[in-house]
Amino acid sequence: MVNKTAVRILVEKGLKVTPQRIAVLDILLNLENHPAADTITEYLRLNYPHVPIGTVYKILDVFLEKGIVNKVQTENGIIRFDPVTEKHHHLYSLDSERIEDFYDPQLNKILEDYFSKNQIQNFKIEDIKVHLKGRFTDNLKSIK
Amino acid sequence: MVNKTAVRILVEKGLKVTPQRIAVLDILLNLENHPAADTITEYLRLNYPHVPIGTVYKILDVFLEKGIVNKVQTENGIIRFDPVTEKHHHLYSLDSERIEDFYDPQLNKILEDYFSKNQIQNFKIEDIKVHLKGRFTDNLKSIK
DNA sequence: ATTGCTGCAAACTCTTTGCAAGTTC
DNA sequence: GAACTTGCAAAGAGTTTGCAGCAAT
Repeated sequence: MVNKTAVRILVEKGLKVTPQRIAVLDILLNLENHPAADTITEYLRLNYPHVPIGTVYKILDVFLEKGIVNKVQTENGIIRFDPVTEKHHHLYSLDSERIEDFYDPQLNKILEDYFSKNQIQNFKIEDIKVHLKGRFTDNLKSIK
Repeated sequence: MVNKTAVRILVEKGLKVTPQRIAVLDILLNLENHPAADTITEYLRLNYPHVPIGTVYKILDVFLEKGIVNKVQTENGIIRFDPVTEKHHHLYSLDSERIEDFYDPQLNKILEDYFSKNQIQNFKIEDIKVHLKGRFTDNLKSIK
């Protein structure tokens, strides 16, 4: 059963609609994990047992170029991916590699106001991201 | 001429004071570049022409353990290092790999107040970092 | 003298690349 | 059929590891 949202996005971006691309985008849209390339590959192999990881990287490169995904900043040298949605921030676990989305329009407003009143010398801001580092207190297993 | 601050920090942390460690710490304290391991190695080789990069990684590992440096988050899979100083944020260039420090106690206060009033479910914040992405408007060359 | 660091080299992990065969439009 | 994507394999970049010899305490 094909993910219609994924297909629509691919068409809108003028990309050829291949089963692999649909599957990767479907994974990104549903996983909410900010997966790394090898996590995506793992999931992809449930349906396409022999996809080479190189193919996944190529798909992700195209998605990056077209603005379908963004990279998530990490400090361990492993690149992770986030489907582009509305503006949000990230919660980083100090205990694991877990990274969760954090939506907060009120905070966005406060920051925009603050920085429009307090310009930074020699720097023109285009995007503000708040990284909250701490500990999750629910019981979810750490997920990569 | 030895950097006395560097030596003091090493002694305080109970580390053996070796010329290589002094030099790496000196570079970190003076460079303000948030250098990657290979940038550090480049500078180090001005004085120690044959240091292997493996030694630099080992020194940085120890510095991380002892809290002398932190890792800087990046999105290209290259780990960069920041000597631990007072709380600050980072300006990320969208045109280059340049990353600059940004100190702003007033902003810190606003954020602390905001998040003590607005707790996040299932998450205990331990550190708040603002990442400002944009363009530098001075004439400095892009530096890694 | 003991403990721990450096230097060297090999190995490992993540990511990129080249090219032939196959797919999409 | 033209243009592009996939699959495979090899290569590249950054980082980690093991161990012998050496330096700091």
